[in-house]
Amino acid sequence: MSAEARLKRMSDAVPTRAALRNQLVARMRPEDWDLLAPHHEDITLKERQVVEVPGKPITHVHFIEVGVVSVVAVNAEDHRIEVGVIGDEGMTGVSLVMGDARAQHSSYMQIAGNGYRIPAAPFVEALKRSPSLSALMLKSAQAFMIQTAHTALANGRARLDERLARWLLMAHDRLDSDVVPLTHEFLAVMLGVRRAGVTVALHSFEQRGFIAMRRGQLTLINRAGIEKVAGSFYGMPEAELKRLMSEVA
Amino acid sequence: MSAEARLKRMSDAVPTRAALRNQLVARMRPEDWDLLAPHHEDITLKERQVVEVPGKPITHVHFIEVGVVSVVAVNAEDHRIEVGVIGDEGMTGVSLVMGDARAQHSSYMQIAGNGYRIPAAPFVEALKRSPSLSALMLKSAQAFMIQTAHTALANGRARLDERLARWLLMAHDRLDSDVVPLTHEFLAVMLGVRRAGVTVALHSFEQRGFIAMRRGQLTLINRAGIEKVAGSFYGMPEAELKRLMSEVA
DNA sequence: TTTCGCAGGTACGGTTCCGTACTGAAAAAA
DNA sequence: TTTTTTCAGTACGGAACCGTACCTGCGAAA
Repeated sequence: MSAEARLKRMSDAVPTRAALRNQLVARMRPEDWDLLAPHHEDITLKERQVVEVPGKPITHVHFIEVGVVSVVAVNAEDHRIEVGVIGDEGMTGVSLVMGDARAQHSSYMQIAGNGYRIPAAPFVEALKRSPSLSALMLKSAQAFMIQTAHTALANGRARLDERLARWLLMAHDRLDSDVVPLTHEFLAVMLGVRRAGVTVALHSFEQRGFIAMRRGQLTLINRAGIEKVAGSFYGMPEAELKRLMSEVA
Repeated sequence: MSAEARLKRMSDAVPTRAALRNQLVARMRPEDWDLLAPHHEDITLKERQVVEVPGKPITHVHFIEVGVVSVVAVNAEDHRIEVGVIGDEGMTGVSLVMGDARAQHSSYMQIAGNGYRIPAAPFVEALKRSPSLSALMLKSAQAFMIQTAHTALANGRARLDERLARWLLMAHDRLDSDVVPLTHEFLAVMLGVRRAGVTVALHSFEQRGFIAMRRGQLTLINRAGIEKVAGSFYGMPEAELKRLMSEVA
């Protein structure tokens, strides 16, 4: 979809469901979208923009069109690690679907983009009114749970380069270009490793012709190469998401 | 609760809800339990007994009274790691609550115990019929998600001894004694580390007087000591579970 | 009582990754 | 343009943990 077409969409007061890129909304029944659309608000999501703060009430759910949200678990001693990413396949505020009004994790835009948001109250109200909407949201939540489980698996058993490859692939899936506008520092924070470790791993990717690097951004050149590095640490959650979403139709 | 009292419960055809140790059932509205009780079946759960197989349909949900279920994520290359444990605070088959009929992970009894199970069909039917039951099950699922997220955090950032301490505490929470009947080998499998690494770490715990070891089992002697080792890697999911369950009442 | 399998204690070289830190270069601010 | 900040490249000793392996001894089976 062209940038012009997306811009046009954004300016509509109530966008046509079918014109939206977000896969959750695209899979929604028209009547379910009608419950949400009146409350929707288009938003630009800047990098590092905070979406949810742990322990605080969730004010809105965000449907992402372009961009990547990092969901980061934090504990009492401020140890933190990314437990999942969200892009055009999902939404933020999964806790609301589970009947929890508070955010568990720290969520923020890792890669800038855009989307739309719905205030928590009408979203919860719509869930109550529509079983089919609930069912869809639950499947989305299930997909995110699976992603988190595989993050735990990768964190426990994969090497730095494998985890980095996995992350790049998940980000690439959620972007409309091959450019990942991130510093090594932020990649390191998400993976919970040293910045220098990321630099070395990326260097190896570059030497093998998988990526090109510039200050503050990297470009995927050979996705298949990255996939080979990630091995089986990438793919399962993505396949499961596909399965779950196809069950809805 | 005495062993005699538990034995009596087990022999009832339809147990009194209030007499059950499982916290989910205990928090259930009487009328919700009435939906499930006719289908319930008391079961003894032997160690290593398989409860769910990844990719296969979920046949029953299991409410645990005593014992510990290991939920283990597996990927295509057979890398595996435990992503959560379930005991008397929860149930197996969370995927069913999310509208997914298939098990994602490998689940089996890590520490033998007992409980009761409900076939998938009547369980799903009861969920459909009772919003209050759904709400409770969703909160339980949310609690498990939180646990998985913190497992991801621990896997990524904690040392072996910290993760081991965390695991022992989580198991202890779910047992009615201080004895953890497990070999180092199984602890190693769950944590995704070497057996020898577990042995060394446990040895250090023993020397500090935190545990006593025998062949195939260990006994917690100084829980506070173990808690100190685990630090902030233990506690958040447990506190959140408490909060979520208190919201139901 | 003897046998034998499995749990666990221990060791060692090797790999991965950390903590720390210094430097040059690119981009942003002045 | 000049200054300042941020990002990336690199290095080095060290800690954590791995893969592998060997051996002892407990405890269950014969």
